[in-house]
Amino acid sequence: MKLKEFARQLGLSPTTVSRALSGYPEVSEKTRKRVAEEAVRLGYRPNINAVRLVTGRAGAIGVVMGRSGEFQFAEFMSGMAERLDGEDIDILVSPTADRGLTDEIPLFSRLVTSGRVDAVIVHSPEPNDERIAFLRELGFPFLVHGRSETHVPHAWLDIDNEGAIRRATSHLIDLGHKRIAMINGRAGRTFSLHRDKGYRDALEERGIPFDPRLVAHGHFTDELGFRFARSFLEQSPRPTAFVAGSMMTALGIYRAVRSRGLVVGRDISVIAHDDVFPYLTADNMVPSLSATRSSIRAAGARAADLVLQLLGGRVAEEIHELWPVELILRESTAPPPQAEPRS
Amino acid sequence: MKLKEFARQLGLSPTTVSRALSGYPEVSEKTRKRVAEEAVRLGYRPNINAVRLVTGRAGAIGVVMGRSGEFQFAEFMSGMAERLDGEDIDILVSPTADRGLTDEIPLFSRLVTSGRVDAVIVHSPEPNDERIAFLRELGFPFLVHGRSETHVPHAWLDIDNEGAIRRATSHLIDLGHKRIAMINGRAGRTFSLHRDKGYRDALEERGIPFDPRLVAHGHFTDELGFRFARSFLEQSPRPTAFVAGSMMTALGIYRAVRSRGLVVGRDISVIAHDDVFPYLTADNMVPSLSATRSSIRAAGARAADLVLQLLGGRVAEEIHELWPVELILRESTAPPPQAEPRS
DNA sequence: TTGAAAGCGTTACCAC
DNA sequence: GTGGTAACGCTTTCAA
Repeated sequence: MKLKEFARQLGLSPTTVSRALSGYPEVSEKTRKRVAEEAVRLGYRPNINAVRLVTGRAGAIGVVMGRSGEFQFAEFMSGMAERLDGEDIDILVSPTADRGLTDEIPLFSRLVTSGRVDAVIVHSPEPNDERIAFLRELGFPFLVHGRSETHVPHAWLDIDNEGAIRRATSHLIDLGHKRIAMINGRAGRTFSLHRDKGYRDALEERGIPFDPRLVAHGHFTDELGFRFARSFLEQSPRPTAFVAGSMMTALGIYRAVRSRGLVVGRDISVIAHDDVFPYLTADNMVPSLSATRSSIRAAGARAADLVLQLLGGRVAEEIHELWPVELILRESTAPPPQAEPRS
Repeated sequence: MKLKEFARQLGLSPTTVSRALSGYPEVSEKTRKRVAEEAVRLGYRPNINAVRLVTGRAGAIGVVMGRSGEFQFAEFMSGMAERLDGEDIDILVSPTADRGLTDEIPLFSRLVTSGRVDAVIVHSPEPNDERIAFLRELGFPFLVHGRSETHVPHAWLDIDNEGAIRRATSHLIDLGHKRIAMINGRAGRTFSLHRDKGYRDALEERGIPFDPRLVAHGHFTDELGFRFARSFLEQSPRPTAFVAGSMMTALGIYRAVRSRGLVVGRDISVIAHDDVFPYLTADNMVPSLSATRSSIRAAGARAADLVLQLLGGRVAEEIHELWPVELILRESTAPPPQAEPRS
């Protein structure tokens, strides 16, 4: 049913009906109520594309989904969905074959200039991220999930990766570990760099020399966790502790440790970053996994919230949110064999 | 830049430009080429919302994302994105608080009647699924990922869950197992029912009595895998093999087995269904996990493809695709202790 | 408080 | 092969 037809049935003008439905103040309470009820009864709903054309609003927030199918993505989006429930704003996922960040530029370009979305979210930026410069140039609203080092002003939301990994590493040092390996995320991304820094700073603080042979970068998969851990464990002396970038990485490390006849939480300590997934919980691992923890679902919900604020007129440069990360100690971290805790 | 302005710069009418860009045959090759080049050079792109209004097409496929944040979801969507890359069709994720299937009806209603999407995908149906009846009633294009038992004609794509689990169970029986536990998916969903049937049929075929105390249903989480497995292992006699609904479930089972001092692939056999995730591979588990396997990413890509066909005019009732499932035997399945293989 | 009418930026139908 | 013009369904001035 169209507005015209609906209005005629109510004996009102399209104008009044439109105003009533959009909550304009000048419509009498009585009229508004009647219009609202009849809309439900007769099943009238404005054609979204007509509304969009005339208002210029798209009613959607865009995200670019790469081929890599990162498992954190769904959880973040689910958080967004939670916040957006009832807002009449959708999430538009732009397909891509995902070759690299530069290849995302045309995608954002298409998303933006075709008027499909009101704002976009940029994930996993690099320190000098082209996408940020591009979107800012266009004057298009966007929120960065993560951080860059660009001077281009922009809104961002991030967790304190550096602090989290610094604390995790310090804790291992407190326990007496000296050879601590780190299996980090994809090279070049700011969050990986921040974690690298947290790791190195913690070592330096305690006078433990940094050994590049104990650091690896890559996607968050159990496969890489396993392979890197295996190769680290072949070193002599071998590391006595691991810092892992993700739960999946930790799974791989657990397996690698066991496959060498060693025991996690006794021979080898493991601490990982946990984004909190409903289907994979650190507490249930055997031994339970010590972790730095921050809910990526909550981040998604907050991201949606901030985008809404951005669209409401809040200026981008004042939206900078850095979330602290919890450190949760469980059974997977312990003093190294034949060593006493230092402090 | 608007069409009108762009056309003027080219010295052409908006009509011709529009036709040239949309690939209509009556435009001269020379004109078309020039228009295409200039569009890129001057950065003209049609306003998608105006196009949508006038054509009635939305340029998007809708999916409803629940709060549960199932980990398979991202991989399926990533497959869709892969197929949709370059098609100028987006994926629209409709936020929901996800209380149950019935609650999805208003969401689909909103999606459909507001003209946001051209088609929708319905996930994890029940045998008598309201959503299917509703969408068919509306005459709206949709594809079901999974199966129902409704007589309402509709397009669907599913994997052979029943056959997969029948073969998996039969294999365990071939190895000599008699007490085989099954940790299945959410109760009430057709795929779970099909798996139940495959399991029961395999037992019945070999004259092994069905024991309801060996079957559990629930979300695919490591938590439930662990808890159910623990409780099954407390039975006496305890099961010697497990059939698991997902990789996450299998992780939980592995832990439960180990926590009892037992060894997977020796004391206890495990076989799971693997949707194939880049970040968690059955082959890397220790011991490597025997699995029924079917790529959910491929299903997503094919689903997008079928929706495109649907939109191209192919009738829904002739789109019925049932995919076979591979059975891949690895180290986690072996004869039970103190028993010889039967065949 | 309500209504008439002018757009919003395209596409598609008719002419030419 | 190209161009004028009427839709598409709504919101939003401007008038009453």
